Amino acid sequence: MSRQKTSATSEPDGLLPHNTRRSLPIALLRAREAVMGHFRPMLARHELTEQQWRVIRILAESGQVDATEMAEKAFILAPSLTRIIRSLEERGLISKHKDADDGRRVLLEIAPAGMKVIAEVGPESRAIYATLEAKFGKERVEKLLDMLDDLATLGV
Amino acid sequence: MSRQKTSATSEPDGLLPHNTRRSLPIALLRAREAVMGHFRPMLARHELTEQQWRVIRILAESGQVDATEMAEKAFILAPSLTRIIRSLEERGLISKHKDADDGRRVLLEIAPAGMKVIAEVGPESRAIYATLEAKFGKERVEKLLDMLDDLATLGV
DNA sequence: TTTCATTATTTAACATGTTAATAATAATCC
DNA sequence: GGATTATTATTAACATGTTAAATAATGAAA
Repeated sequence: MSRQKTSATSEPDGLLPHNTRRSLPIALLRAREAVMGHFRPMLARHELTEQQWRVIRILAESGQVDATEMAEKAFILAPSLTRIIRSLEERGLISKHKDADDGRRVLLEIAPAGMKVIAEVGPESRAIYATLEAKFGKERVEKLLDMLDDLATLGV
Repeated sequence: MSRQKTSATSEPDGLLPHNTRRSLPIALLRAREAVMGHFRPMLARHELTEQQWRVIRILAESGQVDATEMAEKAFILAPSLTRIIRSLEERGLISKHKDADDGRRVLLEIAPAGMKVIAEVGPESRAIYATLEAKFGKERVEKLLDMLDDLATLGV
């Protein structure tokens, strides 16, 4: 009956996890990798990681932002963010200072060198995204974004 | 005009990257995180990372598999896989030996202790997935998987 | 105002992601 | 058959992911 299994096994199906190729976690991972594969080489030419670019970009979008807010927007865990901030500050792309009203908070701001990066990388990034969107279809991208958002907020 | 911007900026929109909240890379990341958030605590109770579980699972699905094939199926880069294999072998969950026909290749096989893990974790994993699928809708999961696969194979 | 709980960030420790380089074996070419 | 090239896996070096614990500052309660 032309079963589509990838390979034979000696175990009955009932004892096995469902097929790995049709599982959401791996499918999401693959899709994300495919998308980032288009951006990464360009970012690498500018000596930026994906996460560093997200941080700079959000500072350009939102102005001054504290670390907690940044962690939420960029979807980066606090310990990673600490390291990324240190690195970006050492490179002079962002500036960091304590909040005067709340000594626990760290406020982040983009530096002139960071704005220069935005000016250089931004157009390239948008061009890549536009190409991707055109290939996949703008409405399908919208539909996909909606579904992904639903999935992400299932429990909320 | 009720602009929906998250916060004010002094820069004109044209110079900014498009809004971070509606970008595929972050949306895929968020969705994946939300999904894995359901599995990770359970896997942690069995002292397994997500990646280790994928490797064991694929060996249970596919029997003997070489490292290259495993890297493709589990979507894990070779250097990570090397470390994961070492760890799983030290824990006795898998066995590893050189291919007699091709001395470069490493063949992987699940060990009895690994089968025990499959028997313990498999049902829990399937239960979590089933709940997720029920919440999100089986057809929508299928549609999402199709779209993700399309996205992942855009350039192919 | 001293104490206690809470919140924001950092550090620690380990696992994985990422790219480049290396070592070992196979395959190809002359 | 010997040099060259390609393939497979590992190692190296650095960045990020992940959880837990430590620090530091704030806010609330006693």
